[in-house]
Amino acid sequence: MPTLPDPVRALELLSHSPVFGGASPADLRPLAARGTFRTLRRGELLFRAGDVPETLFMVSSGSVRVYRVVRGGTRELTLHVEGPRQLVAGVGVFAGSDPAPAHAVALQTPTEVLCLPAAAVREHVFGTPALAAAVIASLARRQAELLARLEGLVFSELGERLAAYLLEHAADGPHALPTNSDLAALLGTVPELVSRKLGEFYRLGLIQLERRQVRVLDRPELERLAGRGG
Amino acid sequence: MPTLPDPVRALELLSHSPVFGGASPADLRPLAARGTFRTLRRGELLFRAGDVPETLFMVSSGSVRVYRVVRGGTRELTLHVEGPRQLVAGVGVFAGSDPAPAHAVALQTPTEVLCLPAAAVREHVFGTPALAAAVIASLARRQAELLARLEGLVFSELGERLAAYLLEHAADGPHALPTNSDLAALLGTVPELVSRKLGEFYRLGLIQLERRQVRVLDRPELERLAGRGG
DNA sequence: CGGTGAGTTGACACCGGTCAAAGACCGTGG
DNA sequence: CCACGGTCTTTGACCGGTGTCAACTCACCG
Repeated sequence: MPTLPDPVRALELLSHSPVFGGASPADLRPLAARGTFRTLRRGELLFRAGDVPETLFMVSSGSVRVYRVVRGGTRELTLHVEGPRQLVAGVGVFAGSDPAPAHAVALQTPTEVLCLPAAAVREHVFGTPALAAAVIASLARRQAELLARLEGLVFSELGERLAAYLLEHAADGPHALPTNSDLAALLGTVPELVSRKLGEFYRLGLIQLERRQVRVLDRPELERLAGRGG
Repeated sequence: MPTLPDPVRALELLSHSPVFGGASPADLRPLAARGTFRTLRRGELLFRAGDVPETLFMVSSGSVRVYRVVRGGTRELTLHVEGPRQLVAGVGVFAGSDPAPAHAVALQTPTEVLCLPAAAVREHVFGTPALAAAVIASLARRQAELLARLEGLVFSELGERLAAYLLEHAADGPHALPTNSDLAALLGTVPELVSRKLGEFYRLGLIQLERRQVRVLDRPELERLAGRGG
């Protein structure tokens, strides 16, 4: 149970978030007043693809994975994983009444999210220039990320994508790998291939692997593989 | 040469566009006053990837292809083709000062675009709730399209993508195919494979091909191929 | 009539996906 | 403490789609 009332915590969260941080507390207060917190356990769904998005979420603690299910349910593609102070469902809420294009699920127990009613958010964001600017910039940036993602998935090979992942997440210090299934969903492939590639990198002496803890050994070579490969 | 002064034509164009059409003329007039028109010939570049986006474009006549060059310049991926009343460079302008992620080139002679200074657009859009709402909705929708595109490129086979293209562009009446290179850039593959697949569809009696004019013969079968293909 | 560019076609290599089997790991409950 | 079951991981064999290279045809044009 929170020690402070929701609106106070909501304001605190919003005003320290990258999207809304630039706005003044006065602008954020009415929005925070409409917010409620919700706690999820690992695996609990926040929303499903096809739902009409009626809530904007901001992660308070834990993390949320946003993903699509494709190929008749046989494959998943993780779009992004959001940590504290990040928005979830931003697109859906602002795209109008289109159904949400993705599922969202909590990755940790507990994961706490701030829920903001979509209608209130829209009304308030559109009417406040600073908020409108922040939201637009955030959407635009997200779109650029998505584009880079698309390019990687379509035009680079699995080895390049895995090398890029390792550099991003295990560059300094050891890193606990997610399951091969989760990695596969992130990299757009299947668990078997993740296993093979990891083994290959290990045999080449590029990484150290010990009980799902990975450490980069040969960073220049990994960068060569990730970067100008092909 | 236009018979009307630019601001008048600009207002006319803006107020009939899907993005800004919902706004009142009073809201649009200051924006239109800052607009200038520019005429391009086929193949002329509107901007390049890496440029800092200082202008928002709206196509007035003709069409503009937005694309990325990948794999060290050996491959192109067409992101979208925009016709009259559609925005180009929307993301770049609103994403902040990040460099543009794509190239844009005119597809026809002549192609006329309305050029709006980015700073003026931002200031005006953020300060006008109706415009902010429209822009956000437009960005969000574009992002959803991009997502669908990503999914198709990653998880469906060339045959499915080509069938989908044919259904979209040649469903009613004949359609002049672009060159195989252009089609390849659109479908995320190479000209040779486009040629093969088109030949295959022709031999199967799904389409009629005559001097680059294509006509759909067996629509149900194409829909089957494009849709729930395994 | 030669030249250029686009389109077509064949041979081939390789990556990635699938299926199946076996091994490693981790919890629970006896 | 050990046995058990489930999940995850690893590995092998195999197949099909896609990309590449090269040769050839065709249309168009000077």
